[in-house]
Amino acid sequence: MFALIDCNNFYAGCERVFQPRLRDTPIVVLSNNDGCVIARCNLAKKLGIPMGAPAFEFRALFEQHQVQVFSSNYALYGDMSNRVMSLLSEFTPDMEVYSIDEAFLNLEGVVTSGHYEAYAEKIRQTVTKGTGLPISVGLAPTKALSKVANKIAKKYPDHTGGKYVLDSEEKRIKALKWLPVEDIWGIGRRHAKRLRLTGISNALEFSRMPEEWVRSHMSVVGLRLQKELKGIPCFEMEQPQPKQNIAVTRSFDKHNGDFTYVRERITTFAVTCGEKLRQQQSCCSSLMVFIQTNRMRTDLPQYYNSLVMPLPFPTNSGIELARFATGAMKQIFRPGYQYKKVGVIVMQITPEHIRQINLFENSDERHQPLMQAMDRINTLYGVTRVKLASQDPGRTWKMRQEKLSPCYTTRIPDVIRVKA
DNA sequence: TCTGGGGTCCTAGGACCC
DNA sequence: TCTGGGGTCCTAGGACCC
Repeated sequence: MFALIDCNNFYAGCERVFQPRLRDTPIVVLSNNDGCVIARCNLAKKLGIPMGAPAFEFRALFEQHQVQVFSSNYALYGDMSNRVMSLLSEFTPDMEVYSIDEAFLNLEGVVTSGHYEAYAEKIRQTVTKGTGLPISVGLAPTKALSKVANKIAKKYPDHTGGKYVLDSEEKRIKALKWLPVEDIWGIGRRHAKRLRLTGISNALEFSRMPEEWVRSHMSVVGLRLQKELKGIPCFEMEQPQPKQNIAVTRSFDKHNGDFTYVRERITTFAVTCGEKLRQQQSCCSSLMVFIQTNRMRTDLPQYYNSLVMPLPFPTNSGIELARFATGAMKQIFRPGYQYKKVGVIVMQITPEHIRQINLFENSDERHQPLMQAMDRINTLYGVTRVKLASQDPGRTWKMRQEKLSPCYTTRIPDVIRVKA
């Protein structure tokens, strides 16, 4: 038996924990630069605010219904996520953190049948009491079915009490019949549309399609999913692996055509890639830089370009990455365009301790202790205290975050004071 | 004025090898 | 007229997830 635990409207939930007076107020959380809606509480969903809604287009609606708007506060969400995962890890030795707000628990050998319902309830109460966040719990014999069970628990909280155990053939059939094809985990827009055209409208019908059709149109990925929905486990519990690609990309607050400005951004993103590489004890052997104008502004001249640069040696030094990245950027930068978004992606990632040495040119050994020292200092102070001179010396860069909530759990001055 | 950021896996086809 | 058989590696594109 697998359990899928999912926090309800996670980002909105995190904001609400520390402002309980907003319990009956619609809440939305915006993306970086306060651009789009990326999270909504149930009340906000009911108002018809779609996922990804551009904030400026919905400003009037927000005001009309007194929607509370928040800039995203990843320090808060990340810390709350750690707390949830830490509580969940007590319930099984085999847990998979699937995303910031979701985890699979393998309950094999942990709970005997007949006690599932009670165990699910205990999980739910523990997390809610420990964090203040509402969660939904779904139990089923495969991961894909536990996703379905979780959906039912979330959709009918009054009826299910936020938990659902899918443990019989009868329940499986009923649940799959209920689930529209586009809501199946692993079936996206394209496949859903195609399935609809083929006359398939729910998960039960999908699960009964000929395997040859699924195989030829949806590859082995679709086939595995189909089996999972039939109750045959194909997805295993997974343990965290080092990332194969690491990307740091941002949109600018305002578009900008200045070479120096763009170069500074690329430098800083390359340095951040280096930090992320060192965190997982990896080096990279190639990197890609891209620059892009504002695609939404079709009235302005458009330009996109990217360049993959193979590195002469594997490295995770911020200095070296910045040098190569700015070198790549210089080749694709064209004056006369207003750039809106740039990014650095590092690829061909290998473990730090296995370095292929180049005959002629190698990573500067002195960078290793230097980067270690920089990481230590920046971790200690929780912000970037030490950086390269080529990074934002005048601190010109800032993200638009007009509605940022306090870092209640990670910053001492932001901790809530409770009156005696 | 203002439209996010970060990942994974699979397949087909081309280029190459013997 | 007729042109083998069996591989690997890489990349772009498509599909999906949160």
